[in-house]
This record gives sequence, structure tokens and C-alpha cells, in this order.
Amino acid sequence: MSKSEKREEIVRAALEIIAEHGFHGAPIAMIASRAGVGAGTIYRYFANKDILIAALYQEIEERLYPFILRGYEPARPIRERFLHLGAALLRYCIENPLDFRYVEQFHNSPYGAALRRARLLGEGGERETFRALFEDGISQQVVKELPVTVLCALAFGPIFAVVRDHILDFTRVDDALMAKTVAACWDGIRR
Amino acid sequence: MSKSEKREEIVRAALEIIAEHGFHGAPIAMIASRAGVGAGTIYRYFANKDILIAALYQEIEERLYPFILRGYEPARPIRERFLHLGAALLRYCIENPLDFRYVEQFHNSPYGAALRRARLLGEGGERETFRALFEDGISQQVVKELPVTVLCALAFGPIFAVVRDHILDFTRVDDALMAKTVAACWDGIRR
DNA sequence: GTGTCCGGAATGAATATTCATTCCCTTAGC
DNA sequence: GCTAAGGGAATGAATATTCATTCCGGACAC
Repeated sequence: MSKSEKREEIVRAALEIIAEHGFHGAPIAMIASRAGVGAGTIYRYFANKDILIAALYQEIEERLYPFILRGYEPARPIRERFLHLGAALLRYCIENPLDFRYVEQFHNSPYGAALRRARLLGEGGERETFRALFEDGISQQVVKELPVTVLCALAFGPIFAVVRDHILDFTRVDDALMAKTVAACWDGIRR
Repeated sequence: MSKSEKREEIVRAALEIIAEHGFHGAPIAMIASRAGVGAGTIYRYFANKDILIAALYQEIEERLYPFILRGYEPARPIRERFLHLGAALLRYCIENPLDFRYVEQFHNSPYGAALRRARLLGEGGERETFRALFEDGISQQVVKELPVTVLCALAFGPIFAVVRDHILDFTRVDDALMAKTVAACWDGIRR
């Protein structure tokens, strides 16, 4: 196994185990054994567990953004743009349940709270795209005049909730249901 | 301090600390000291930490349901009923952020996953009220024809997301914004 | 005086992290 | 081409810490 393969194995094992069992249920020893390396080896690639956790989060972000923005055309009408982003986000989460679970775990941990707070002040990667979309929508009077944070809640809250149900096997989400869900989110934010 | 006061103090301390720091950041010793009792005393009231955690969850449920159902009239029109329940839920969470944070932590832990699964099969306390409302709405053709789980996602997803933002101080939620938020949720589920 | 309840130190299990040792690949010498 | 030395990477047993749970001496009620 080459050096970079090894790093990749470690990250993959950590993703799987943490997504499935949470941060508590993911001791280094378990991650190491799943990755097929020694426990000490992990510390050759990551200074400590926290840094591994943060690095993994960042890797997921870097997979998610390009996926969502593929084919996105900022010149199209608001509604169309929203449907594109919403559907892409929903699809990514459904197709990458481990990533989704991991990000959820992360946000619900001390790591996440700090990060979200930092994001709010500085610019967040994808956040800017959505913020621009909503502000465009408000000024064109096609979106409700609400704080952007509330519009985000109306748009993403249901999407993530649906993904959770899908992962827990409460709802079977197919293409048709994805489209209907995103359309309903649009109904929530449009004037 | 009387016996029942002591129990109450323990529960209150556990709620505060777990809501704020999560299950990991809430060792028994810390809960005990916040409650003003010895660590061993907690085990006189709760057989172990898991049982304390579960009991606390149940207490919160038992506060929440009556609050939401106060003044609820199942004979009124669908829309009105939804606005009542949604507003009550949102208000409860805003006014009792510790309860909200605790329940979120709980749902995102191994305890919660098992519980949600059990709920899905058997009857869940308040769940029945909402299920009945949505099914009524569908049969009266005022609510979108979607799985009840998806309707729940559309209705509650945004509410909880707004509460999260409020607690993190990202959004200041007053009465007016609460009403607008719930109304927007209605737009999401209505035909 | 006896029994009940408390407190908080003691215990032992679980876990992150360290580090002395081993392993293996590259390269230099012949 | 073959062997040996050197060095960086990997290892996993040992360590230190954290934490739930237990236990026992003492305080208090009656």
C-alpha cells in the first residue's frame, strides 16, 4: 500500500465508522484496524484525532460543492436556480449517506458549533451561492421577505429531514419524490 | 434538601450540562457537582447514566405534549390546526432552548436512533396528532399528496432549523417571525 | 442505638497518545 | 548482480488520562 493510499484508507475507515457509530463509538484502534494499519500509523498522517476529524469534514465539503454547482447557471430565473441547487443537494446526500451522516455528527458536536459560528462571520464556501440566490429572489420580489437564515431553514430543513428518514429507511426516496420535495421547499420560500 | 428536591436538582443539572456540552462533555462528576450532591448520590436515584438520560428525555416529552395540545381543537380547519401546532412547537423550543438542545443531542445518539425506530412501528405520543392532521389534510385535498414522513419533514425541518439558528444567535426570533415561519411551512405542505 | 441516606475517594475499564523497536525500500560498495 | 548499510515509515505494547460505577465510613433521623 503506497503512502497516499494509506492516508486514504485511514480517512475512509474513519468516515465509515464515525458516520455509523458517532464520534464516541469510533476509537482510534477501531479506525486503525478497519483501515488495515497500526494505531500509531494514524498519527503519522494526523497530529491527533481532532485534526483527523476536521480534515475529513473538509474533504467532504470539497466533494460536495463542485457536485452541487455542476451545471449551475446564475443567469437563469430564481426558481430554476433554486430547484437546481436543492435537487443537487438532496441527490448528493441520498447518494452519499456516509458523508451526510458524518456532516450531521460533526455539526452536532463541539467542533461543529465553533465552525458554524466562524462561517457566519467570514465567508463560507457554498453559503455565498445560496445567500446570493435568496437576496436576488427577495429583490426581484419572487421570494418571501424573510431573513436569509430563515430562508435557509425553509429550504434546507426539509431536505435534510427527508434524507435522515431515507437513511433510516422510513421513506424510500426516488427521483420523483426528490423532485416533489424540492418543489415543496420552493413553495415554502416563494412569495 | 428533601429527597424529591434532590432528584429534581440532579435532573436539572443533567439537562443543563448535557444540553450545553453533549453527552460526552457531561461526566457524572460534573452533573453531581452542579446539582450540589455527591457523585454516588446520583446512583441512589438512577440505576446508571443511561437510565438518567432516558428518564430526562421522557420528562421533556411530558412537558412538551400538553403545551402543544393546549387549546388545540381537532374540529377546526386543517390550516388553522396546523398553524396552532406549528406555532406551539416553535414557541416551546424557543422558550425552552435547553429542552430543545437536549432532545437534539438525544436524537443524534445511539439512544435516539433506537427510539425513533421503535416509535415508527408502535404509536408515538404526539406523532399521532400530526399524522391524523396530515392524513385529514390529504383526504380533504388541501395538503399535498406526499408520504406523511415527507410532510413532517416539510413542516418540522424548517422549524427546528430556525430554533437552532435562534439558539446560536444567528437569528433573533420574535413573535412576528415565528408566525411568518410557521405560515411559510404551511405554504410548503399545502396544495 | 439503630437504620437510612450521603458523599466522595477508590476502582477498574476504556481510550488517546507516545515511543522504542521492527520492517522494508533505496542506494552504495564491491 | 549481489550484499550490506542507512533511513524513513509502520507498528502495537506501554502509558496516562478520563470516566462510570462501587463502596464504605460517617451524619442524621427517629
